[in-house]
Amino acid sequence: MTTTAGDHRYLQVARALRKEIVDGVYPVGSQLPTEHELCERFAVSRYTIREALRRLRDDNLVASRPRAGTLVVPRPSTNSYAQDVMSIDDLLAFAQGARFAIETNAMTTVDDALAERTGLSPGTEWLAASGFRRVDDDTAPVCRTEYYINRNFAAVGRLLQRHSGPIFPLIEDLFGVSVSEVHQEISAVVLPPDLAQRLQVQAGTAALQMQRTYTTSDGEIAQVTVNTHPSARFRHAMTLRRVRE
Amino acid sequence: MTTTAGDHRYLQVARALRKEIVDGVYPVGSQLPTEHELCERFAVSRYTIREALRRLRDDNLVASRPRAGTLVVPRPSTNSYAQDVMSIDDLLAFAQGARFAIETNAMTTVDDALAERTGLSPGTEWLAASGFRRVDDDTAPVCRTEYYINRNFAAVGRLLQRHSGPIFPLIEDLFGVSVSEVHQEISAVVLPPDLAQRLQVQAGTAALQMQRTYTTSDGEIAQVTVNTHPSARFRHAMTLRRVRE
DNA sequence: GGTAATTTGTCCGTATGTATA
DNA sequence: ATATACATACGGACAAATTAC
Repeated sequence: MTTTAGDHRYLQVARALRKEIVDGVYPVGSQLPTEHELCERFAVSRYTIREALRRLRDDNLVASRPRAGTLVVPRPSTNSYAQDVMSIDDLLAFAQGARFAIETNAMTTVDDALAERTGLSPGTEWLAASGFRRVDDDTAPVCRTEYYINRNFAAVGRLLQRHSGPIFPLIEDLFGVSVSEVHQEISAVVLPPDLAQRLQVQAGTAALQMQRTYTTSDGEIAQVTVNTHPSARFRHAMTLRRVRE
Repeated sequence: MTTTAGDHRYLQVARALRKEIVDGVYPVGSQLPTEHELCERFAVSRYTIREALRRLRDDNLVASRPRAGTLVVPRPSTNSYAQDVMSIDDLLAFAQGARFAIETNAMTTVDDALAERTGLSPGTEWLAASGFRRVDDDTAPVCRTEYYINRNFAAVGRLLQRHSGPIFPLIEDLFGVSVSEVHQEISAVVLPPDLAQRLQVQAGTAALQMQRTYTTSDGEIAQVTVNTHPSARFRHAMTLRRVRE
């Protein structure tokens, strides 16, 4: 008698919906029936429906928004046939060798100028640390680095001096959160005189400014980092490779 | 707003448990209290506890087994579990809207200066096309673009005028090759006076220079592109997301 | 070795919150 | 402003499996 019954109801529902989505019953962009309607159709509780939909969301088949319903999202295989193999660690590799000398390290309130630069909300408090990164103590700095760290994780501030690599693993280890997303923006700037002097380059030199925002799985911003590299000493390189599915 | 302390019980519970785990209240290998005990302790329903534990599981902090309870697992310590989901299309998205006006289009022999800039072998011949890209015919250009196309694929040169998007799909379609790898290097430059004038910005302005090399599955370089964007009009953004395996 | 207790996983019904069309 | 639909939250129940007796 258990022949028809596979596993667990919510898996059966998930399978059924998945099949209908790939069969085109619910084409990309269309709305799935509401959870209530699905409850009636499958004669199960809302818990079961939601558990099934959670599986479909985990597979990036659908996306749900309050009031907007649950809609079928385009399959990632159509036009975005490229995926890259760069890891977050590659992204940070450049920082490995250099030593970070802290100059400032204090709680700061985000003003409008900083908010504009970093995207942080004005008025919020962050641990701000800044300094210069160099490979040798005697050579010119590689870059100027600014950290803005979520106050909840400000305890890492004490470790910054001794630490040399990227610091978000520190936050992960100390607080048990995991960074699920890193957003990076790269822009070109002309160095102002004071900063040029500190970086030991001529005023008017171009610099690459790389800003990274680290977001935890809770959707909370853990850290924002701004690196300013004189153009002569830095070039950002990455390689995308197509992978078969 | 969005004060981290606030909303959603299951997030509060998750944070509390996370803290106790990293503080060593529940060391690695130990058992967490049962869900029922946690319900009593936090005075919440089992739904809330389970939702909190789900978060901890998603972060690989704990593992639950039926009947065995929930136990604290060692952190995956290795820093290699990060992969990104950016596609080549994302990389090229910016080029979609803009129109490309060709100024030069001719076979060229790579001299030492060009070899230095692009990595191409001196003495080899490439179809060189350059021009300016603008969204509107009347507005200032978005960037200056230089193409260097493998002579084997030089036939695409005739299509460049009419074509607006990225051109490597053109090469793929016409010649049946497939681009398997894209290498990108980003650097900052100060615009020389002549180029600044053509881009309608002040001399001495910073610009982002993005150079991409497209390699086919044969290991042959199909195309090299150099885009020069005045800093005010361009910012390179990308997002890395960790994907579960 | 069989049995009972325990604990997670699944499932139900219901109620309230919240964001959106 | 109102209705809608997902998100969160509560309480209760049984199943299956593992541990302890």
